[in-house]
Amino acid sequence: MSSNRINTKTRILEVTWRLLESGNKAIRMADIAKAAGVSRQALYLHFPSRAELLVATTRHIDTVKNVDARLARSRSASSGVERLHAFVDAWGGYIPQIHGISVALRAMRDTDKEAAAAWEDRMQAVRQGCESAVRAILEDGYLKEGITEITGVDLLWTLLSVENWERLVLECGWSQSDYEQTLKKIAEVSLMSQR
Amino acid sequence: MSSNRINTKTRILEVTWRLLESGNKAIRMADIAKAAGVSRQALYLHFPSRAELLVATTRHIDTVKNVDARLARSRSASSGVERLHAFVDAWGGYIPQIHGISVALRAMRDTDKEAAAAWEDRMQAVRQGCESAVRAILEDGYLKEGITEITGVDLLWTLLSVENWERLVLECGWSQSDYEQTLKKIAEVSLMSQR
DNA sequence: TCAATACTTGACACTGTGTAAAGTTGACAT
DNA sequence: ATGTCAACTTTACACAGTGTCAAGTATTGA
Repeated sequence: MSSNRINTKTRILEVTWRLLESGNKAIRMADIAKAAGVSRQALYLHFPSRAELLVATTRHIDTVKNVDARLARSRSASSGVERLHAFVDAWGGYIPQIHGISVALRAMRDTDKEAAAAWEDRMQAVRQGCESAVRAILEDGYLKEGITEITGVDLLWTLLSVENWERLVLECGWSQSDYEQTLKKIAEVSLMSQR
Repeated sequence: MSSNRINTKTRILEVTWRLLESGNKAIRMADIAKAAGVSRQALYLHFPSRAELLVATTRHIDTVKNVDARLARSRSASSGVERLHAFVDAWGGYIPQIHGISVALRAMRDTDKEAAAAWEDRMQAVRQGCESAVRAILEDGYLKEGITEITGVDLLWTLLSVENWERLVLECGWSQSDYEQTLKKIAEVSLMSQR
């Protein structure tokens, strides 16, 4: 029956997710297999390589957590500031959930094209959100002098990087709400002219 | 003669530096050996492991480029803003020079304790510089309300991360001076109360 | 001429990824 | 009941890269 196969595949994805989120960096194929209760070789029956398993896990998380809906919601805000805030909330709040897989994916970037492309794709989606927020600010006429639409997007995109979240929350010990609040403020004072 | 040994050792360090700075991520021990004109095994006569070779390379670059002097200079500035600007110039201007080795070191962090410690050490030095700048601003009475000395340091330290430099300069294509100017401004509006 | 230094050469252990081939098990169709 | 197919398991092995080991060589200086 094919539902068996589907179950195993999903189980592998869930287990991969769990292991990556556990904080242990060096997760091997053998670890995933063991945790999923299958042989190491069985992983290769479902996923052609470690990189593609990670990419599939990313997609799986996105489906379960419904990123698209999260990010789309921020686009419904009317004013520029609101849109900015909504986007920081949406993306900033999503980072903790995908942090484990993001570490693994970034670590493979150098050696694997698939992984690099998957991460790039992801980052471009975030950039889109940044673009939409900056454009809204521009249309409101509040974009700071000396900042173009593009440099504004570059800046916001950089501020909202996973790496910055890691620094502040994991390394400096900030709470998630401190992170979100402060980033909103910095984004504001960096991008918007103060009335 | 021991100068032969020193020459070879230095040559290995220089070559490692050069290769890492070349942009190619996956530099192997064999590549370094070949480029230095020695056997792969000879590397292990001078450095116990790949990680320690990288760490030694970092120290070598620091000596040649004289980081300490660079960073120390920023401490001589009198006012808080000047100190902030001087530090952004000093560290921000140093990043491009150590970018290659920083990539290699960060990539080894997950698997190697030595590499992790070396990078950590490096980052703590940068943090010291941030601390000194933030404290000067605080003493001038210009630290923004809602920002403590510690959160200010966390923030500046995060803004000045190598990762943010990579994003803006390498990925977004900013010039080095755009980077420095913009970061100074963002640091200012984020940390200092506007008169 | 002896010994030490700074190497080279070649072989090999180890880890982790990925491939290959043959065997096992259970469900379902005839 | 029998056969067949899908979803596995088991075993073995190729390959890359790091790191170890032992034996050999070439230069130098006492």
